[in-house]
Amino acid sequence: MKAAAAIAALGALAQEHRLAVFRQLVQAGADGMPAGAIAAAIGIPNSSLSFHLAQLRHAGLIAQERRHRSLIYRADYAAMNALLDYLTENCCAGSACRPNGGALPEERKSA
Amino acid sequence: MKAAAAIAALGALAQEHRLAVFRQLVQAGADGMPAGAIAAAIGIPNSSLSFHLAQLRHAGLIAQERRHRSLIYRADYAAMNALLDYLTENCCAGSACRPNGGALPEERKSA
DNA sequence: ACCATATTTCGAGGATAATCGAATTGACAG
DNA sequence: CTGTCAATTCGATTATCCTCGAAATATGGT
Repeated sequence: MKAAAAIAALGALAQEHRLAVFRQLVQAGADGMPAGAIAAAIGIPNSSLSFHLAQLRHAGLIAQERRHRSLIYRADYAAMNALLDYLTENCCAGSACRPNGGALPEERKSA
Repeated sequence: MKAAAAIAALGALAQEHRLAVFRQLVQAGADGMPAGAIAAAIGIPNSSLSFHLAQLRHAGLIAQERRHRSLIYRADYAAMNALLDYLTENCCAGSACRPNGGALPEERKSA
């Protein structure tokens, strides 16, 4: 994952409604949810939701699929995982940020 | 970690210069760096850096300490860790977001 | 073709963020 | 107390984000 993609993903998640949307989609799992159901679940107007869905989609965090009359949205777990990896590797490289995670506390990466 | 704190941290990191500053501070380790050295390292004016340092500090991601005439900045690893935990727990609850991380793929937390 | 439903795009508003030079504060030496 | 260096705050400017009603688009049923 490149820095620009990480910044886009972080920026997409750094918003109350978008974080709520993403969490909702993660909870919904592989089946995803239609836009209307998301709007109802988190309680914002359709037009506002549509704006946020576009942001999340542009950041690569969610995927869209048409199903009959509805557009189904789904969380992209791989993208989220890539972001977490980026944060542990690039932000916590070689330090004790994660006890057990991507960065090794005792053995530095290479430099 | 509460949602509001996570949003603040995500927002703080979702900016090219601030991400660069934070990475610089993580690399610097426990000794930290004075503001001037950070500005020189990432190549932005002092006044702009000061703005970004305030944002990072307000988000709880870095700490400040005076040392003689300089202000030393240090990355707060615990805060970063809390953010990562929040993302794995609340964003990927019960799903396969992380192969091995905070969320258990087969065994749900409790609910 | 027509109507109903689902969602997006448009447009205008107010709010917040980023930038950077200039002026200010804080700390120390002489 | 004066000078100097480090860093911040101020002020003005520009850009971007968020919101949401109204209008437009897409899909499917009758």
